[in-house]
Amino acid sequence: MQKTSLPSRRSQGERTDATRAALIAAARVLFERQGFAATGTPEIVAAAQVTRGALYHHFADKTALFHAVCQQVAQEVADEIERRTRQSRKPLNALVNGANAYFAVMAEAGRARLLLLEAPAVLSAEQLMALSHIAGFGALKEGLSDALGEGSGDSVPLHELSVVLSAAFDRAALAIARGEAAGPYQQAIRLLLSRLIA
Amino acid sequence: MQKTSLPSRRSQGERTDATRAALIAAARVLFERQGFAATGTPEIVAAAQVTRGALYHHFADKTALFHAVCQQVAQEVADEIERRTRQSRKPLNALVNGANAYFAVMAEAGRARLLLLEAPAVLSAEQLMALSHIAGFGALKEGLSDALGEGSGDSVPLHELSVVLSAAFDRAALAIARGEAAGPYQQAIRLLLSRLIA
DNA sequence: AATATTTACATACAATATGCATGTAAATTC
DNA sequence: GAATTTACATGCATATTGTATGTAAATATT
Repeated sequence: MQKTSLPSRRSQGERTDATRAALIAAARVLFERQGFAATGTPEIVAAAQVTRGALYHHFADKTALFHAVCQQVAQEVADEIERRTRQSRKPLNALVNGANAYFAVMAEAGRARLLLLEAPAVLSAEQLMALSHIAGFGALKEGLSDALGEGSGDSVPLHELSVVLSAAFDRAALAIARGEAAGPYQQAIRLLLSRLIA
Repeated sequence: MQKTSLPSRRSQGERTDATRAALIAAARVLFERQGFAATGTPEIVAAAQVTRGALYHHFADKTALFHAVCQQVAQEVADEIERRTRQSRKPLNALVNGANAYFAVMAEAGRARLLLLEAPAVLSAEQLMALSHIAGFGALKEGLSDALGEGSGDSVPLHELSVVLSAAFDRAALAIARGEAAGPYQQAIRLLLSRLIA
């Protein structure tokens, strides 16, 4: 309710949010299309209609911006998977459906490239682990635990099995995102999971 | 047997081989240690005791040199695996032993980083496929085919299954190379393979 | 054998990109 | 209302990539 100055109306918080959002949105498109290395900060700020000064004010460096983009995309992926896979009674089905949802969601735009090709090379191992934890790794681990039954106890290295399986999912997602037929990969994953659980 | 000039003795072929080898050797160490992006061509040529002119005479660009390095490393990996896994009667054992050999071989120096983290981001999909074909993908596919029996026929998407499994191997190899305990991953892979084949 | 041509570089240069340092106006705080 | 912090804008110093140009040695040609 302040009637002070006309030229400026927005609070600092609003400005910050707007600029950061513009930068992340612009960078996302470019990173998805061209990759991290091939996208320069001048190009990003031009697309975001901001200056490089703003970029380096809000982000420590180019990789920090990249990280922010990855977090946003990973969150989207997680949300869409969650929405697509609410039901599913039997644990095997839950896993298979989750995998297929993952494939579908990752196939859009440059998500696969961003999260599965670029991010591992650009980000640290910790940052990557945090990302995959956002985007469904936790769910996979739980699903596996349910499916294998607590009976397996310690005889099964649950964590490592989850890691290794999520890598398998990732490669399938990447192949599908690149245009290969989804069917055979879905079959392969289903086979792998069903044999593992049976 | 020519007695012509003293200052120059080496043939062009010898010169070429020597410089290329020096460049690849120097670049390899640096790429393994620091990654592709963090290694500049000035640093490489300094280590190789050559000039940038020589580099750009023999390689189209920095990524071409990187590709050459990857091919060399992939070949080494393949050779070492082959040496470590000559016997092995039963198909399941062949697969498991192959996987363990792969883990051991990839754990050295920066091989995992180079081939599993950097290469996918830097090289094209085709180049990558060729690399993994060098470094054991073919063997995996054959091993799987043997183990599953020809009986499975077309009901099993052999190629896709191999792709997806090799991704699982890769992630395990990466984790082990990073210092995680090998045991649980070996267990996980063994479990996955044994259930799949049984 | 003398000459023409290609090869294997060395050097210099042009184009960019990154991150930081400095400056400023608006928003907050005191 | 003054002091201070915030959110930028601008310019700069440095480094890197790929290319263009020049040259001496090796090889091919006649």
